[in-house]
Amino acid sequence: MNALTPLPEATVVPMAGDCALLPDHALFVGLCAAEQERIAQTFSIHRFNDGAPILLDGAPMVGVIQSGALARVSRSGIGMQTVGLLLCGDLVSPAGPRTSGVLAMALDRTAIFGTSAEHFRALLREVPRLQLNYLDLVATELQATRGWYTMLGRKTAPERVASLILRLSRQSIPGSEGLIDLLLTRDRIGSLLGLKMETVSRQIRAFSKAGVIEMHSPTKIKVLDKAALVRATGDIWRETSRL
Amino acid sequence: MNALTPLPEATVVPMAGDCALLPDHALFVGLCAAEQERIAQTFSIHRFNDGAPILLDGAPMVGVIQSGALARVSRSGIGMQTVGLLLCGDLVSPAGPRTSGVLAMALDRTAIFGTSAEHFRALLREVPRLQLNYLDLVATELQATRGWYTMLGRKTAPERVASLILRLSRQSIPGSEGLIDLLLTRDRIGSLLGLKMETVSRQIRAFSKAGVIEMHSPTKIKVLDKAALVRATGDIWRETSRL
DNA sequence: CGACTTGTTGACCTAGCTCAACAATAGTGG
DNA sequence: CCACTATTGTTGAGCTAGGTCAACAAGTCG
Repeated sequence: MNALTPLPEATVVPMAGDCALLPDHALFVGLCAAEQERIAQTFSIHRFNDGAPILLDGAPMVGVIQSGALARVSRSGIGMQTVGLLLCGDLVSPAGPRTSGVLAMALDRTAIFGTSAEHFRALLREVPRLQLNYLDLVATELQATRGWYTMLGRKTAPERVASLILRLSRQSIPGSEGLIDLLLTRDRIGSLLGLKMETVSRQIRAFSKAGVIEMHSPTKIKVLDKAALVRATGDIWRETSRL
Repeated sequence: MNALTPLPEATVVPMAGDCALLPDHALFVGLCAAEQERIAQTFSIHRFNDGAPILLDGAPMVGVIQSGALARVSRSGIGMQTVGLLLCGDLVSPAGPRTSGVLAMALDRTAIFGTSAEHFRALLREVPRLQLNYLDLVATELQATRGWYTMLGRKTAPERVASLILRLSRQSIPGSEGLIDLLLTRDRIGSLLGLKMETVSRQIRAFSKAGVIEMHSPTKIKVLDKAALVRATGDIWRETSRL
């Protein structure tokens, strides 16, 4: 699931103590006890601080986000572009053979249940069922990514911002009722959505003035009128009839 | 590889008669004779006419394009959007579990070496090596798609059109030296690139006037100055320094 | 030949970028 | 604690790429 993918409702059970070896995630469905055991031996929870690159001894990793959030950033020259956002329950994958400078970075204190890409490859060979699950996830992600970016290329600024807020609203700050953390500066939101910082700021303020959201601090907001936000994404009436 | 993916140099050997069972494609590398045999039993060449949906008895198919080209179109309501382009050597995959109204359509007389998605699934279970290859391809495609759309969201109209022409220039009409077929109407190119028909027309004409391309008919063009086109894609100096 | 699809061109308008000033916030060292 | 600086966010005033509307040309197919 890439940036803002609207589909996947996160379904992570927080490692229920002694009863389950693995979190409840699509990656692990349908595995027998022995297979689960094998995976549990290799996988473990890794924690990253805000801003830390998601690497295990300098190598990429594969896993499932348990808490926190990641940004996929791409370095080209001096500049840095945010090209994707991964939230709780999303699969972290090393983005294919050609990593091409794209790197995952923690946006918060983040816990990932996973292992190194290398070990994961070995696991895939050993556990065919895991391979099928992984393939499904990657294929689904491909589909979602395609869909998302196809829309993104055609969305207006307010539509993009609404989509992002909606995606983030799945993940509210624990405790504080409905309050969500944007996690990113205006500049990085812009980089993610293909907009300029100023435009992002204007759109967020516009939603605030319209009473759709409430701003507590620049990065902490609360959604007041979810229906309005959904409408603002423009996902429904995109019937611009093209041949 | 999705729409316009710039990377993948097609490497398809045209089923060299009796010596090779399978075409030379990344999907089939590293397979033993028995495995190749097994796959060759299931896979076969299917031909589609211009405009035909890529289906086998109404079901989606998986395969490798041998000649011709496909468009990925998405029906929403009445309208039809072109959301991707697959050329010779590209993998045709059923786009994940949720096909969500996206369908492949032949743009030309097109030959695909493949089988139904269902049979392919069975094959994957039988031939682990095929599964690994397929996983690699899907992961690579995911990566390429992500990269492509990330850029697309930020590219200007001339940059988008230049990218498309460059992608298509890999596939020149056999015989006619360097002449390429756009395969799509202006409207559909617009739909693919997120531009309006008029804008596409203007950009193509601009390239023509600048002497970068030569127009023989609206859909048949020849690239005169490839370097200029490459420059026009803006891929190189995209150092807009963002944090 | 006439009807229909596809492409071209011009005139205009608007969303979002650019530039620029300024406000709010968070550190930091005295 | 306060000044001092750096980062991040806000707001306004133009400017421009590309969308919109509209007329027309060029193929194309019966």
